[in-house]
Amino acid sequence: MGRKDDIINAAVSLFAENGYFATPTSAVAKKACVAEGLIFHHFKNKAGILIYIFTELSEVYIREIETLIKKAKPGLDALLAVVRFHFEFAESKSTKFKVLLRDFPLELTSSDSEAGKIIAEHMTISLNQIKKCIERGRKDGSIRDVPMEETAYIIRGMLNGLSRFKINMPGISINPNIYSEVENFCRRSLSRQNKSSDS
Amino acid sequence: MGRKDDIINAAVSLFAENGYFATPTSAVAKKACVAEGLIFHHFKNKAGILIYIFTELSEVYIREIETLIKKAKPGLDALLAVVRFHFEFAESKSTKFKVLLRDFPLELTSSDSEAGKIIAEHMTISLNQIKKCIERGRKDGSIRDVPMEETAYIIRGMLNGLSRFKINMPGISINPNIYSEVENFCRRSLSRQNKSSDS
Amino acid sequence: MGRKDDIINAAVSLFAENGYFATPTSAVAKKACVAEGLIFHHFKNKAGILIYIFTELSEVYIREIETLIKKAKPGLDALLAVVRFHFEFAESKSTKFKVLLRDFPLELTSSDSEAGKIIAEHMTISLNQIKKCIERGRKDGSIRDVPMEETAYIIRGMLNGLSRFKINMPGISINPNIYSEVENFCRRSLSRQNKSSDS
Amino acid sequence: MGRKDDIINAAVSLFAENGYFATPTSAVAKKACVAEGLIFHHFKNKAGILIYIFTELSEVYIREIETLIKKAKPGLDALLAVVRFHFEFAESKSTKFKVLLRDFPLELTSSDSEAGKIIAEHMTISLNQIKKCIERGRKDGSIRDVPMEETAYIIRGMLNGLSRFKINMPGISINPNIYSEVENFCRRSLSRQNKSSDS
DNA sequence: GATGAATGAGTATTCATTCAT
DNA sequence: CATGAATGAATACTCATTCAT
Repeated sequence: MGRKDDIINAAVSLFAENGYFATPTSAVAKKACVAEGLIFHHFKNKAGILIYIFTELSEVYIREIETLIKKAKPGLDALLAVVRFHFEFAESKSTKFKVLLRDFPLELTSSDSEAGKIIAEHMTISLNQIKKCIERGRKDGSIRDVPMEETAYIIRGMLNGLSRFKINMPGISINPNIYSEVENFCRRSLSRQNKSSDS
Repeated sequence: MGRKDDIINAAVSLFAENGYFATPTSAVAKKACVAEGLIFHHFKNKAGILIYIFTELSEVYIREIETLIKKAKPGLDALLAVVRFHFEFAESKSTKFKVLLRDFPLELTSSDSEAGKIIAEHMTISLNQIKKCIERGRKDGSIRDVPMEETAYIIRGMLNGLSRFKINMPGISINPNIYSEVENFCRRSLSRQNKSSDS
Repeated sequence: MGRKDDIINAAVSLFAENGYFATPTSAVAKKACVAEGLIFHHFKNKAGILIYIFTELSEVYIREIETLIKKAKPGLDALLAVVRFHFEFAESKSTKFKVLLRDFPLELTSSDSEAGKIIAEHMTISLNQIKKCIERGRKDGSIRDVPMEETAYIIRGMLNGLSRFKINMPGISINPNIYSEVENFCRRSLSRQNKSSDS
Repeated sequence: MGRKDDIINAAVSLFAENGYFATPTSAVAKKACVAEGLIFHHFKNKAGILIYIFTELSEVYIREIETLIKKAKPGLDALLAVVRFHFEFAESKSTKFKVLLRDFPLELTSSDSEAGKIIAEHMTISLNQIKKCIERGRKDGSIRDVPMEETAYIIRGMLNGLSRFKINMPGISINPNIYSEVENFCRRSLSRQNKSSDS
C-alpha cells in the first residue's frame, strides 16, 4: 500500500537482480511508477532505501529468532534451530536477503556512518542471541565446554558466509539440502555426548 | 617494479581503503604517479585491475595450499592446516585480501563474464583441495563419515564468511586468536576419535 | 503574527544567513513550522517572499526619509541626515537589510519583470528624495553648484556600495564609525562655505 | 586559446547575459562547443570558472592601477586617476566586469572558502593602493587632512557601488559622463586648496 | 611505453510548485 | 487556511575510456 511500498518493492527486485550500485534511482522510480523525486521525498538517500530494507528485514529476523530461542528447551536444540531458521528465512525471503548479502556497500558498514551503527547494532544483537544459546547449552549440559564469544562469532560468520556463497556463486552447484548438513556439522562440534550421532 | 606494478600497488591500497566502486581510476593514476591513460594501456578495463590482483593472489593461495596438503600426512591434519593457513594468509596479505573480500563486484562474479569464469574456476579448485583432504581423511581414518561435497562447501563458506566478517565489521571486536578456535571447531566436528581433545 | 509572519521571519533570517538562492523553500517552511504548501498559498512565488520583504522594508525606509527631509531646514543638513539615517537604518534593521543587499537576484532586478518594476520604482523615489535635498540646498545656499542628477546618483550608489561592502566583506575590518566619516566626506564635497570644516 | 579559453569566453558572455546562477554548465559547454565534462577537467567547479575570471581580471586591474599610481605625481592626481581608470576599465572590459559585479555569489565571498580568501586578498590590495594615494597626497599637500583608512574604504565602496548601480539598474538612465562627475565629487572633498575649482 | 586533453553518457539529488484532502 | 505527498524538470558533477601526440 502506498507509494512508499511501491518504491521498496521495486528497489528490492531491482537491487536483487542487478545489484545496488548498478541500479539507478531512475530505474527504481520507473519500475515503481512514481516520480524519481518521490524516492528522495521518502528516503533522503539512495542508501536510505537499502537501510530501510535492511532494518525491516533484520527486525523480523531477530524477532523470530527470539521466539525460537524461548521455545526450544536445551541450548543445543535452540542453537540448531537458529541455524535451521537462518536458512529457511534466507530461502523464504530470498529476494530481500539477496539484496542485503549481495553487495551491501561498505560505505554503509563503516561504523561511523549512521547506517553503520544500525548494522553493527543488529549484528551485535544477533551475536548475543547465539551466545545466549551457547551459554544455556553449557549450563544444561547439551553443549560441551567451548568458548562462548568465539564460537558465536564462528557460527555467525559461517551462516553469513554460506548464504553469501550460495548467492554469489551461482556457477557452483550444490545439494540444496546442504543446510541440514550445516546443522550436523555444528551438532557434532558442539554436542556434549559424542556418540557421533548424525545423518 | 615498473609502472605496471605501481598501478597495482596503488590500486590495492585504494581499493582496500575505499572499495573498488568508490575508487576512480583517476585516483589510482594519481597515487601511482602515472597518467590515467596508462592504466588502460596495461589493463584494458578498470575491472582488469581487479582481475589481475585476484588472479595473482589466488594463484599463490592455491599453490601454497597444494604444497601444504602434500606435506601433511593424515587428512584431518591437512584440512586443519588449510584452515590455519587461510587465516595466516589473510593476515599476512591482509591488504590484498581485503580488496577481494571487501566488495568484490557481482558484475564480475556473474558467471557469464570473463572474470566470473576465472573466479568460479579458482573457487572450484579451492573446493576440490578441501574435498581432497576430506577424502583422504576418510580413507586414513582421521575424519569421520561426513558427506564430502557438502562439508567442503561448508568449510569454504565458513572461511570466507569469517574473513569477511572481520574485515567488514570493524566495530565488533573479537579475540584475535579466534582462528585457532576455528580449527578446534572443525576438529571436533570432523575428527573420528571423539576424545573431545581440545584446548 | 499569524503564519504569514512566521514565514516572513523565517525567510528573513535564512536569506540573510545563507542567501536567497541557497535557501530552499522547504527550509523556510521547516523553520517557520508550517507546511511547505502554505508558502505558496500566501506568496504565489518564492520570489514573492523577497518582494514582500523588500516592499515592506523599503516603504519604511522611504517614509522615514520623507519625514526627515521635511524636518531638516537647509538642504545640506537634510542630505547629510539622509546619509546618517541610511546607516542607522541599515544597522537597526540589519538582518532584513542584509537580505536585500546580499544577493538580490538579478532576475528580479531586470526591469521587465513585475518585481523589477517595483524595485526600480522604489529606487527612483529614493533618488528623487536625494535630488530634492540637493535642489533645496542649492537654493538656500547650503550646497554648492553641483549637477543635481549626477550627484544624487553618486550618493545613492555610494550608500549602497558601502553597505554592501560591509556586509559582503566581513574579512575586511573597518572602524565602525566610518559612517560619520561618510558624512564628512559628503559635506566637504557639497558644502558651499569651504572652511574645511570637518571631523 | 585552446579549449580552456573557449570555455572562459563562453562563460563570460553567458554569465554576463543571464547571471551565474541562471547559467547551467551545460549551456557553457554548448556555447564553447566542448563536452560538458571538459569544464570540470579544467576547473574542478562551476565556481572555479568564476574564480578564474575574477583572478585574471583583477590582476590586470591591480597591475594597471599600480603603474598609474607610479606615474601620477601628486597624491590627489593619483587618486583621481584611479577613479577615472576604474570606470574606463569597467567600460572597456564591461562584459567581464558585469559578470563579477552582477551576482558574485556570497558563498564565494565568505572568507573561509578558498575563493573568499582570494577575493578578500585582492580587495585588500586595492584598498592599500588607494590608501597609498591618500597618504602621498597628505604628504605632498594635495590632499587635505582626512582619515586614511576610512576614506579609502569610502572610495572603494563608492566605485563598486556605482558600477553595480549602473549594471543592475538598467531601468534608471543616467548621463554617461557621470563618471567624470565622480572625480569632481572626490576632488572637492579631498583637495586641500578649497577654491571650489571644478566644472 | 607514456601522456593528459577530451569525450559523453550516466546519475544522484534538489527544489519550486501543484493539488487532493 | 493548512497539509504534505507527489511531481518532473533541471543540473552539477563523475568517471571509464579513447586517442592524438
